[in-house]
Amino acid sequence: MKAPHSRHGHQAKPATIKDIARELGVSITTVSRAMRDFPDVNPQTRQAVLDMARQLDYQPNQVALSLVTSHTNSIGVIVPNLDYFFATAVRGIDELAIEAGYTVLTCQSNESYGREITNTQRLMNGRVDGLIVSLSSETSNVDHFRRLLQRSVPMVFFDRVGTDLEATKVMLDNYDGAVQAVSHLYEQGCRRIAYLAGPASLSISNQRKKGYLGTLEKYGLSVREELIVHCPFDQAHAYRATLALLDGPERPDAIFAISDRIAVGALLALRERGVAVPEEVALVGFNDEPVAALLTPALSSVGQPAFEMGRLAAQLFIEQMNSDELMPPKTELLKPRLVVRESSLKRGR
Amino acid sequence: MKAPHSRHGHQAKPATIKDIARELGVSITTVSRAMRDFPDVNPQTRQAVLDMARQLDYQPNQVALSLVTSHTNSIGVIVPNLDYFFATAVRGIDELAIEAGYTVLTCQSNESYGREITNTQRLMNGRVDGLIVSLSSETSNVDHFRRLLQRSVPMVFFDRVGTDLEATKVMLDNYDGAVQAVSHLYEQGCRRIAYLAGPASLSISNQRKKGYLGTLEKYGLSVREELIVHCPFDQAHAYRATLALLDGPERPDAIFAISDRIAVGALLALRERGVAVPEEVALVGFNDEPVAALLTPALSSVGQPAFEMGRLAAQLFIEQMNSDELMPPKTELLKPRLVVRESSLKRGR
DNA sequence: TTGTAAGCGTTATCAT
DNA sequence: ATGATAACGCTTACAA
Repeated sequence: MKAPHSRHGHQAKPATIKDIARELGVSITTVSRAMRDFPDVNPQTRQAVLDMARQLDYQPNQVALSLVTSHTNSIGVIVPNLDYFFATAVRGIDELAIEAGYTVLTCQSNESYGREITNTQRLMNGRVDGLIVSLSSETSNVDHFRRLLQRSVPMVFFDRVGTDLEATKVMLDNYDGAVQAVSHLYEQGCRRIAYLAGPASLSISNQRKKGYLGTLEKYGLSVREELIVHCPFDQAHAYRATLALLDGPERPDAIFAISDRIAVGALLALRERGVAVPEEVALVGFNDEPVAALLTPALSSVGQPAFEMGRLAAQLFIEQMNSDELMPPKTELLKPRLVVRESSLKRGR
Repeated sequence: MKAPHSRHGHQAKPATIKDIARELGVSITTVSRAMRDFPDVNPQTRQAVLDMARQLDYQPNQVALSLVTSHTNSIGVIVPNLDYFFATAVRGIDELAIEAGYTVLTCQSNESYGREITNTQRLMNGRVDGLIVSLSSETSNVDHFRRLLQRSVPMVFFDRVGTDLEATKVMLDNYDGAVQAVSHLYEQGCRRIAYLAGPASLSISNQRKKGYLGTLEKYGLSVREELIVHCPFDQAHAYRATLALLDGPERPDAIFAISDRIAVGALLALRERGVAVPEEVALVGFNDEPVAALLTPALSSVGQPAFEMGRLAAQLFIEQMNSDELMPPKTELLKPRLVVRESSLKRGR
């Protein structure tokens, strides 16, 4: 955590407008103006400046520029990790941001609250104009973001958003995603549907849980607490949780998993116990990652438009940047779409 | 590509040392010293400064600091994409860099030469202290990096490195990886081994090709040009290329794929044609991504230590930063390890 | 059309 | 123990 002490001592200094000015015997102002295509510079002067700039391999110093203008034309992105979903979302952010002239600087919090704070601070200490963020699974206190919001720093949260944060958000209709998954399982004849949830602190986990519970209720199925299992976002935990579920008193006939990775853990456990999928236990994941289609049986999964989500987040960010008045926070809800594959198809195969 | 014009006009200015100084009636120098725990400041003054800093929610302006010190304590990372391999490598870079006090700023070139250049410029203009880079598949001209190298900007290349670049590199022993894969296929009785290669411009593709050719020669197998297919790094192309291979005059009895994603494309084509894997055609991929173990049949794959590669790249970078003399470029070669699974096991199953 | 000077927030050098 | 001042590289009034 401590800053490096030694300096790298042999870096030839890059050319500055000062060098160009000295070389040409003009003032730095003239150089500055020529470089930026100001109308009132002598064409010959401009050309001379441009030539000299090329000759000296001049690159404008963005740091100095930022100090003057107090903005950087770059967006800080903080994501919990770079799995398929987030990598895709970041590509979406990238695409829009780059064409709008912004540079996207991505950091991973690595699902750590502490690292999320460090990233936030370092990014905001002058490097970026604002932040696009998806919360780490450890994060429950969002004061570090709230402070920035109070300063009107442009921010957009996506996917894993803070519920009690007055900010612009882009998220999936997680409730609906769960409804689609659980309704489908019900229609396939499943009556003891388990929910393999994520960490209880996460908004997405709870929203999906509500959708799960709502659907059970709709169909008059009783809620069995033993069938709702919270586990960390990794395959090994999901594997163990599923084994416990299978060995428990209340063996489910279907599992709705909060992510495909969790579903994979479950699938491995089901194979291990020799449980037929989907005949004995049907399985639905979430995210519709490419791996879903490659599993045997191919995994049904609730797809979410990760790329689109990133694009939209970037778009809202840029709108905030470009607006001269403070924009009221708004929440955009994207629609999930269940992709049915073999792992949940008991009928009509 | 043009810079945004409008400004975000309602951002309350963050406090500066000037504000603290004014508030306390001391000089900015004193504040600066107090903040940095200088020995010769009156403890009471220091305390007053610290208190005021907290009260004003003071955050040091990293931009101003950078302008003075001309370094930023940050590393720019440019990767072609954020697939499993690169995401893992970036985590490795992150881990080491963060504990050394650096911030890691990641950009994707999206396999585009132009975007790689833009990223390089923007990152360097933002004055990151140096770059850790893996080349885009489009990149054949590396002058943009050579210029930086000439200025002694600290740089480390990893995985996809420029062959004719005098720089520090971390790479896999790709030759050996191919040797392991092809030898294994030979030992399984395969004699018509195809190589599904990547873009011909990529060093890794060619190094693996050499390993492939070397192994054929070692076992006295003749080289059939029709069995060497270059295709872009995506599943769809691999799928089509494999179909062509299967329908061709020289149907292979094994396929060595340059990546797991390519192998997946091949596997899909093999399924499509009803070709038994591994009985009729054995298959080996590269990278040993998690998906490999989940396929049916499970995919044999040459594993590479992505995380370790990232860590090592960061370590070499930091060594460069900390050294006062110019360090001669060196190349670190990491060892691959073939993981044998069902897709290539014809015997002793 | 061009130049001078102030200022962005900080550190470093030299005084006091 | 504290302060004035220059400097980092650039932009932007304001002058000329």
